[in-house]
Amino acid sequence: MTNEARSRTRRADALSRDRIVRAAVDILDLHGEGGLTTRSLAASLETGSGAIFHHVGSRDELLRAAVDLMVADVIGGIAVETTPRESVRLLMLGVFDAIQAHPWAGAQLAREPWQTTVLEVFLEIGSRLQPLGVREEELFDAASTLLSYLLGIAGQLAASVHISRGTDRAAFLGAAVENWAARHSSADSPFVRQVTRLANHDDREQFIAGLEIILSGLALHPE
Amino acid sequence: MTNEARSRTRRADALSRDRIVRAAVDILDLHGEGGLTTRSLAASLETGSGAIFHHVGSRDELLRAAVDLMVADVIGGIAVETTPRESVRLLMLGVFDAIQAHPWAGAQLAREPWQTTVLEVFLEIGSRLQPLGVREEELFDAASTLLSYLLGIAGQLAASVHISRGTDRAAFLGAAVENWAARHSSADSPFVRQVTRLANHDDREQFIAGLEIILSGLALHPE
DNA sequence: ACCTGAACACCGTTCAAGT
DNA sequence: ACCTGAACACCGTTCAAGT
Repeated sequence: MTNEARSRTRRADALSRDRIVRAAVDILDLHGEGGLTTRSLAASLETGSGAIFHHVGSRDELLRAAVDLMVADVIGGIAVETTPRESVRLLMLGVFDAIQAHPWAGAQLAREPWQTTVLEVFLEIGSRLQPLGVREEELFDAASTLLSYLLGIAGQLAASVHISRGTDRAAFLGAAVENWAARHSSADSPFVRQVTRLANHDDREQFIAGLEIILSGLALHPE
Repeated sequence: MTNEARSRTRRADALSRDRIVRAAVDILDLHGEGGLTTRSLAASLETGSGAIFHHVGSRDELLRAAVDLMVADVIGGIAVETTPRESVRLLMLGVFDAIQAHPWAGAQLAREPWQTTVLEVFLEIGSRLQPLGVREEELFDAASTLLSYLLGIAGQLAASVHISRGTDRAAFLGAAVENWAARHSSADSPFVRQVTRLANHDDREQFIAGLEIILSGLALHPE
C-alpha cells in the first residue's frame, strides 16, 4: 500500500534518455535551437535542471541523439521496392525533406559532419550508387560529393530560418546583386539576369536540379 | 604642448574597427572559435571589454567582418589572365585553401550562408561559368550547386579541427564501417571495400574530384 | 567622443543534499 | 539509484562613470 502510494508519487512517466530526447525534439521544432536550454528542457519535463545530465551527458550529445532519431526515420522509411535509379534520389530527398521540416537538424548535421549518423548517410548513398552503374574507383568520390552537397544544403536550410523573419529577402538580395553588377560593369550579363531568380525560387526544386547535375556528372558504365 | 602630451598618452595605436577585426583573426587562427571571447579580445588589445562594442556592434558582426576580409583576399588574388576553364577551378580552390588554413572561416560561412560575402562568392562562380559554355537557363542552378558543395566542404573542414585531436580517426571510422557492413550483410561489396579510403584520404584531392564531377555534369554547349 | 570595467541576464555543468 | 536546485564558472552585452 505504502509502496503503491510511493510509486504513484514517483509518477509513471519516469525520466529516461528516450523521453528526454523526444521532449528536446519538441522544443527544437517549436522554438528552434536557441529555445533549447537545460532549464527550458527541465521545465518541460517538470524536473530539476541537473536531472538531465543523469541520462544524457551533455547538450551536444542530446542534439546528436535528436538528429540520430530523425535520420533513422528517413532511412527506415524509404520504400524497399524501388529501382536503383530512384533509390539515391529518394534517399537524398528524404534527408532534404526532414531537414526542411526540422531546420535545427540541418544545423547539427552541418556542424558535426563526423557524427555516426552522417557516416550512415554516406554509406547509404554509396551502396545505392553502385547498382546505378558508377565505376568502382569512382564510388567513393561520388558518394563524398553527394554528401558534401547535402550538408551544404543542410546548412542553408537551417540558416533560412533566421532570414525569413526580419528584413525582406528579395529586396536585400536585389540590392546586393545590383551593387556587385555595378562594380563589375556587367549589369546586363546573362548570369546577372538569371540571378534575379534567387529571390523567389523553390528550395526543393533547386536542390533537385543540383542533384541531377551531380548525378549526370558521374561516368556510368552500362549494367 | 599639453595637446601633444595628451595625444601621446592616448597612444598611436588607437582602437578602430579594422584593428579589432585583425586582432580577432589572430586569436581565431591561434585558438579557434572557442578562444575568441569579448574578454580575450579586449585583453589582446589592452582595453576594456566594452570598448569593442563601440566599433563592432556584436560578436556575430565581428566574425562576419573577419570572414569578409579573408574571402576578399581570395577573390582579389586570382590571376586575371586565366582561361575560362581554369577560372572557376582557381576560385573554388582558392576558397578551399583559405578555409583549410583558417577553419573557423569555414564554420562561419556554413553557419551564415546569407552573408554578403557568400553571395559574392556565388556571383563570382556564376560569372565564371558563363564563358565556360554553360547554357543560360542552367547558369543559376550550376552556380548554386557549386556553392552548396563548397559550403558543405567548408563545414567539414571546420569540423575536422575538433576531430584530429582526441580519438584516432582511422580506428573510429573503421569500426563504424564494419558495424554498418555487418548489419547490412554486405561486408564484401565494392563500395565497402572502397570506403577504407575514408580513413586516409587527402582532403584537397577529394575536393577536386567532387568539383570535376559537378563540372562534367554541366551540359556545355560549344562556344 | 572614446574608453573603462563593474553589473546584468543569461548559459552548460557540477554536486552536496535529499528521497 | 534517482532526483533536486543552489552554486560555479563562464558567456555576450550594457551602461554609468570617467578622460
